[in-house]
Amino acid sequence: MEDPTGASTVAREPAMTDVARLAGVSHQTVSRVLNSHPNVREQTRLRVLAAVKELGYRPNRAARALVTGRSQLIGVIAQNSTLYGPSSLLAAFEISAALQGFAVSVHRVHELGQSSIAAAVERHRDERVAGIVAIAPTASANEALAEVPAEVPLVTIDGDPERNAPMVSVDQEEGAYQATRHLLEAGHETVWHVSGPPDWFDAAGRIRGWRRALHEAGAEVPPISTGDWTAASGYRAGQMLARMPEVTAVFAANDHQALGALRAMTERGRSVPEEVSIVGFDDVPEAPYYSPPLTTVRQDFAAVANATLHLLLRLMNEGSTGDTQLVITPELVRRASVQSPPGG
Amino acid sequence: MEDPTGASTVAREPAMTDVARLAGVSHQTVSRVLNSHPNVREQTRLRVLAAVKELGYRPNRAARALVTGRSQLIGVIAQNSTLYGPSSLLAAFEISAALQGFAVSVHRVHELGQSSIAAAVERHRDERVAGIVAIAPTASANEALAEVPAEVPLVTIDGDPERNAPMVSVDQEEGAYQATRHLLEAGHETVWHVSGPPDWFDAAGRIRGWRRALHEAGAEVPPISTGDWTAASGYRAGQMLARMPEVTAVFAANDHQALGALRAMTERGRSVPEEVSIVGFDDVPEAPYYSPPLTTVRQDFAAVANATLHLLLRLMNEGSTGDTQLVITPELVRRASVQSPPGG
DNA sequence: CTTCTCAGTGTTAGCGCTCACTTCCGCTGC
DNA sequence: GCAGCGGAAGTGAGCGCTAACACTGAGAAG
Repeated sequence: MEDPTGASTVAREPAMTDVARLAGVSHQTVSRVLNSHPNVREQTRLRVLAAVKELGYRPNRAARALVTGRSQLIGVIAQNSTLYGPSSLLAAFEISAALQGFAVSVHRVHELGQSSIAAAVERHRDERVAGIVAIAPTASANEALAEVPAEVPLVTIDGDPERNAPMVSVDQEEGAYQATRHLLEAGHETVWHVSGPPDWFDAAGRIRGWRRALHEAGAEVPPISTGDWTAASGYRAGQMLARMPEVTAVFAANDHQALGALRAMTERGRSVPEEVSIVGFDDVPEAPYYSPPLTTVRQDFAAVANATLHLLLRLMNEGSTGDTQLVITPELVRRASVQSPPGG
Repeated sequence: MEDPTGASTVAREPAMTDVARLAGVSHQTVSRVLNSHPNVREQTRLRVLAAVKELGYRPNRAARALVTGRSQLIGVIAQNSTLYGPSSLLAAFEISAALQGFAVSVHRVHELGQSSIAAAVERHRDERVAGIVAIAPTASANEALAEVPAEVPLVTIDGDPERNAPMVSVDQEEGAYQATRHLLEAGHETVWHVSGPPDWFDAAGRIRGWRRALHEAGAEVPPISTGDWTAASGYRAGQMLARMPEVTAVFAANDHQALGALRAMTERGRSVPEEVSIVGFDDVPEAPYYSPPLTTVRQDFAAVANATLHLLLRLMNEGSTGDTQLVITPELVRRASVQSPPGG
């Protein structure tokens, strides 16, 4: 087929100079318009924008990144899991970032070990991301994160509260405190805990909150059953707890563990909530439909994501010092899995 | 502080010319080494690699993308949800892509409408991604996807089987068929269905499979209860089904709906599996811990992700024609939620 | 001994942008 | 009247890389 325009037959994407030619200005003026610089006459601005539209021009990000040395890319490091918390957080963050015009590149790590985190950081730096967000709330990740050079803007979510680095966290301790208080106030003598993996900071925080509530109430602090966030681990813990008649209240460190514990209780004929009360953490969408509907603690992931993004942007722009630790408070959601103890 | 090297005080990232100088070659030779071109002497190659290592050199992707016109970025369009299927798929795809050296940029859309999908495609094209993957398994998304210019490599996951476009799907029909057969073989006269949203292709496929199994067995085809994938909708459907004594077997289009239905049955005193059998779809990690443990259908997301990536790569490299529809077969997982009907 | 070949390497020209600088011009102020 | 100013543009260089081409020298072919 002939080229009706008689021009070059190569279909090249329009570049800034093409826009400039069509608008009758220099490429520099086009650049000024697209970057909203001042000192462009309104009439000129409109002419340029019309030309942009007519040609279907898209600025070439690679060229811009090359000359400015900055990309509009944020790297996220997340664990390869479908754990409710991390994956909700990730989705929320992607939305926040898109709203601010940032693309998000995610690297999944299989385990949150030092070497894999370090490798993920390296890959992100190879991509020349403008900043990195680590959803890697474990002690093992912490070491690798601490070694990231200071010139890389990095925000950690739910990391080590002791580490004085830019971080956004949910107040796990407060959430666990509320959950435990709730059980104690229902009349239980004490509350047993099925914790998350010990090297997760949120698991540790939830243990602290649980313990604080027990201490405050002068209640005995029973031994902890340690889980790994899965329903399977909650089930195993539940099988133990179900055998002990003195167990009337259980606080599980997340909803899936609570579900497993629930299942174990049911299997051993200990009815929930009549004989045993259970509280979870997360408020997964299915929690209202467990048997019984689960009382739990809800975290506001969108708020965490937003706070993270804005902290990261500040870091990227100012290399900032100042207030770099933000805490979001969770909220207790009451359903049917808590009751007064039998004869309580 | 003085600069002990006496060189420039500006800490610039090393560029290819720096590596070249240190290795005593031209920058072009460095480029050849890094891109594994032939015709480089082994000795030279090693010298260059040593220099790369010594300087901690990272190739500048922006510069490379600028000159080649190709990025190493794949754009993914996904729904803003924590639905098990889509989010597992996404995670699996990110891993596959990383293994092949591709970064993944995700755009979440709030709803899978035509305009939002089109907007997401535009944003990805602005980013100049090398290809796009759409996890957008609804009819509404379909229209927008069909309008994407042919020069953009695009692979759809679980899209419209009728549309002759590059696509990877799970054989939903087969999975549903197996689930329904399983219930019929247990002795149930017929199987009721709680479907997914009608505009999802996987929901439609599962309906087809269910119907085919019933037809084959000469069973009556009862009316469908329509859900929206949530446990809440399964619960609502379950409340209806629980009132009907003739209902002894339910096939829910996903595990969360099955959970909701389970809950409704339990609440109305219809025990599962003694009075009513239930099968789900997805095999979420919690499914073994529902009460009772749920019989369901498992999809191999990693296989889907891999197939998608390789199809996309072929499209990107060859602009390929040929076989562009791939189907992955799911598998029935038997647990405790299915039994013979009372008196069956 | 010349010519050709070809592996191995260097040279040069951009890719499409932004930055720093320059130019132009109309307006103010003395 | 003219220097001075500042808004509104344009010009040229160069970011770091790859593609195309040019060059070199050693061995093969004549």
